[in-house]
Amino acid sequence: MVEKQVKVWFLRGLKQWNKSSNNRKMPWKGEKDPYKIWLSEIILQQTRVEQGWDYYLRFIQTYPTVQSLSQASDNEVFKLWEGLGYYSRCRNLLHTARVVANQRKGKFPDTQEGLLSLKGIGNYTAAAIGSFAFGLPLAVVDGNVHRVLSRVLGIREPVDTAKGKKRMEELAESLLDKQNPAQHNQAMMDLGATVCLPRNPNCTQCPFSKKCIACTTGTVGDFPVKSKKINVRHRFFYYLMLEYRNRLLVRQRENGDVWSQLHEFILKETDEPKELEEINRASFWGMRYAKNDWQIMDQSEPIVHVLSHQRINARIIHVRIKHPLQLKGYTWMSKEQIDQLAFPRLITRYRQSR
DNA sequence: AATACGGGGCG
DNA sequence: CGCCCAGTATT
Repeated sequence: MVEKQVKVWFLRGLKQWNKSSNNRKMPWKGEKDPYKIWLSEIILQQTRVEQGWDYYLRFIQTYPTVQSLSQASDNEVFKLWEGLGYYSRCRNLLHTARVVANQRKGKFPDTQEGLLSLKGIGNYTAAAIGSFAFGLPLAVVDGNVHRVLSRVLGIREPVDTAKGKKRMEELAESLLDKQNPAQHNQAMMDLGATVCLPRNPNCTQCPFSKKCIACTTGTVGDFPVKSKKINVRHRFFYYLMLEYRNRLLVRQRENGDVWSQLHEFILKETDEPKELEEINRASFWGMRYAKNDWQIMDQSEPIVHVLSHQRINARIIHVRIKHPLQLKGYTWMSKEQIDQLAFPRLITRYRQSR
């Protein structure tokens, strides 16, 4: 995909930079244990290094081996993942840990094909584990690599299409230093993360500043090209923290929507905003309670919770009742039980503020 | 091929 | 406010 000469100066520049100027340090850098590499890679999918850092440390401290993780309960692991987002990663993490521990004697596959067969491992993660743990000649292609390659080589093809991604993978592979895939991949990502930044890149410190198409033409801001714009859905969530004798009614969310498998209180979703006065009434929640049996303990301000594809406008009210009820799908739980479970940030924030 | 999936940081 | 982040699975 790239000319021989290009590969020569590219690898020379990358190695030189990596040796002399790359001082990036991370807990998992240089790690060889496939389990720890896998764990770090899953945590870091679409997640900034600083955000995942402490989660990684807590996970390896709590679960030092894939066996220990495989034996943990779902709730315990989700609680440790709480706040990190993209919770299907957590579900897949558990699934794969159990597959590796129970069906593969604790050994991760050491081939690209084998790695890709595991839930939660795609092209990027397979290349990362393959190269870092097993020295396989696989080139990682993540957001950093998109940036570095599109800018240096002046690739105008959008990187967020199937074709564009394929192109990036071919380019990355053709530039891979097969003598040392692990070091090469790490250097590519480090360069993207510390020099070839999304905004205001430090081109003066870049080994490719004289060769980079984007840099030499003053167009670094134009790369990488992306074609899609995301549509944001607006939703209105009203939560009822129903309390009876120090217990709250809680349920676990199903798959197929945001926050799958996390827990929450009684939820009423509406198409439009509702007045506080309306949600204060038991009838809004489909319940019949007399005034003196429906004690409003607290009401949150409107909470705007912004996700990539959704803007959730929420409000939480806390009501104490004197006569209990049963609600299908919900369970009465003590506050101690609730503290063991993972909730959306929107809810944990509210509870911590009270 | 397009879309859903979190949460936080930054200009 | 919009973009981006060590992407993947599903439709």
